[in-house]
Amino acid sequence: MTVTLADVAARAQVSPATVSRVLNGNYPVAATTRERVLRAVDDLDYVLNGPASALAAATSDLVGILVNDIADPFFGIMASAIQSEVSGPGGRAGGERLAVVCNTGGSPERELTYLTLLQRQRAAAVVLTGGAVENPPHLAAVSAKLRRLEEAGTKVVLCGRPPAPDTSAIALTFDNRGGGQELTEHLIGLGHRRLGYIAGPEERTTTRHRLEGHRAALAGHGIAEDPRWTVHGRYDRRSGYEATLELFRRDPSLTAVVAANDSVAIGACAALRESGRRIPEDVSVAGFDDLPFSVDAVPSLTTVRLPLSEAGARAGRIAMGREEAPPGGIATARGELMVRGSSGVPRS
Amino acid sequence: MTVTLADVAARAQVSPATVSRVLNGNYPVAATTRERVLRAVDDLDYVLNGPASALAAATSDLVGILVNDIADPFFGIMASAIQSEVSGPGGRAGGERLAVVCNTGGSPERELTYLTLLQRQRAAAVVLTGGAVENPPHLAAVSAKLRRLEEAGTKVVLCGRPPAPDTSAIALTFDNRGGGQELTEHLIGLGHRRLGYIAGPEERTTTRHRLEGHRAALAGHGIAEDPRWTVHGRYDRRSGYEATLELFRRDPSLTAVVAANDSVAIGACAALRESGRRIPEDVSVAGFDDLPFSVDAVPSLTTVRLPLSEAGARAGRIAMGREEAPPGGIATARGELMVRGSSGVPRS
DNA sequence: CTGTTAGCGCTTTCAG
DNA sequence: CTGAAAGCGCTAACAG
Repeated sequence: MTVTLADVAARAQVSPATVSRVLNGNYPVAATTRERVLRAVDDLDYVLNGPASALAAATSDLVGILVNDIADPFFGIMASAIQSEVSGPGGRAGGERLAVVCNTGGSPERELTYLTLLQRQRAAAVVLTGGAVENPPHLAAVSAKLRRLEEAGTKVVLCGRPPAPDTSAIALTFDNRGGGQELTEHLIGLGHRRLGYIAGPEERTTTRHRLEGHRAALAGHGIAEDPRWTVHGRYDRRSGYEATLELFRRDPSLTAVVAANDSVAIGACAALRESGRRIPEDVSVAGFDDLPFSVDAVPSLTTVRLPLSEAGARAGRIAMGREEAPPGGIATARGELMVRGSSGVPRS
Repeated sequence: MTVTLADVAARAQVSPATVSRVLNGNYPVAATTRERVLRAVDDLDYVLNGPASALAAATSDLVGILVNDIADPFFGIMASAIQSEVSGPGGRAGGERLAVVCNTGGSPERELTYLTLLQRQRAAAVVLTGGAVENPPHLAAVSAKLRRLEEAGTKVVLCGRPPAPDTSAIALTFDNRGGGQELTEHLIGLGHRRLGYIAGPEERTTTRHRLEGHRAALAGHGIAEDPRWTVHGRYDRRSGYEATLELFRRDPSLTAVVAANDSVAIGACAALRESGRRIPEDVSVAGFDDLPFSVDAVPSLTTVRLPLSEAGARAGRIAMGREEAPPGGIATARGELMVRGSSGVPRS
């Protein structure tokens, strides 16, 4: 029914082994033979059987990319960059790798499930993106899984995610702590002393680091923190909207709101506007990530730009062995403070 | 080295076949035996070899989702919905399917490449999302490829994409034409007579249908079209920004701008603001899709809401055979006009 | 309900 | 440079 390597061999009048060799291009084959085989492949419209090939060779051309939320451009941008490096410079389907993105939805169980599925497929590489869940048992489970993947020859790269203990996974992280600190310092420099903070989900490394940066800035300027000023939520606009309402219910005198990321900040802006507060005259707002829509918000959003594309591209290259790992297996990229219209001097 | 099914069988004191049966759960096995096997699996930390399994069974548990732009929430939202249906109701890793999203970047070649890669993997199903490129040779190539996939037992579903000729692929489409028409009629009803249109890339079905709807509305109200009023671009904000500048350079008297989608509309808003035009007092703006950020724009965006999540979920279920295909293999979902702050009565 | 027996389609030594 | 042969690890009849 379906055409196999043997069919191609028969038509090209060579042995199956030879066909395999020209297809994989990893072995010397006479030019005329190669050509004959290639023509047979075309004539028969032959497509390699991936599973059979993977079974025999004990590796596959699958590369998995795990993201927490595929509907969030933060991950989309990284995934896109990773994928384009992995898939190589275009070219014929022969040399391609199947870069696939898996959406964990931020769930530890699904993360583990996907890792198992990829392990099952004998994936060539796996790239995990974004913040990790900090729950100790889960962390241990992930590390164990990664170790097993590595033992099986799968290359593991972490992108925008802290290193995994006891593995040799390469980690490309973002300096969320430093970025958070710089952002809050900017606000403090403007004169703000009463700052609300909308944090991401608890037990997320990204959440913790950004919050730590914020607190470091506060502490560095002798500003005592009021526990009412911090609220946890999800990384979406809805969460920002609700958290902002809550923040001002608790303390109407806040002059600034720092959000866990840009989506949250956008939600915060909506809530402020609806409650009749002007931005930045009454309240300043700051986000994080500098996603594409942030510059178009009105007023445009003060935020911290993260090199999402660059990090993704690098992670992709490392995963493919086309770039050397950074010294120590870990590299940290700094964010860049983008001061825009949403932050200003507080009303006096 | 790596533990195989035979190892598990030995430890559980059963035959390999029995182990396979409990793992696949598609065959009666005595409860006590099953338990013994499961324990052995745990003890040995056994992970099924996907390729071997796929080879023997002649199918895999891979499900491919093709998107034009993974960094665009339009696709992210659909992909997320598809993926959650495909991955089933959580549960143990045993029954899972590996739903993976492949980013074509809108390139016909990459689309074909991914299809081949998926064919190679003997994917269980493939879902293609979003508008198709209308170039005839490419269309034919895609159809041929889809036919081949179907012959090999891969279920093909189209989501937000017109039917593929000569295939039995199920198509869940959006009524882009109707939505576009309704949107422009809304503007006309408000009193607009000079409307600029920022279309998506040429040769894209989505682009063509939305534009046709726009033109139908114009024609239906006896408004003659000026060729200067239409500009083509990409589906991103940058494109909307530039196109808007171009539109007003050509005809400064326009009172409304209709954009190919929300991202484009946001870019249009930015351009209008920077050129000193107020929205909607001076110029009304309308988008398409109703992505999450659209309601937060200032003013909030008048647009057409598409049931992205619902369509994705349905496509996922159909792909998994958990829902019957619509009669005739094709179903069309209507968009819903969302009238918001960015559209108003034109200045007189 | 369970074991035996053949392959699935490809890669890879090992000889020519 | 090319062919022959031996599996890779699992599933699926087919008998018990």
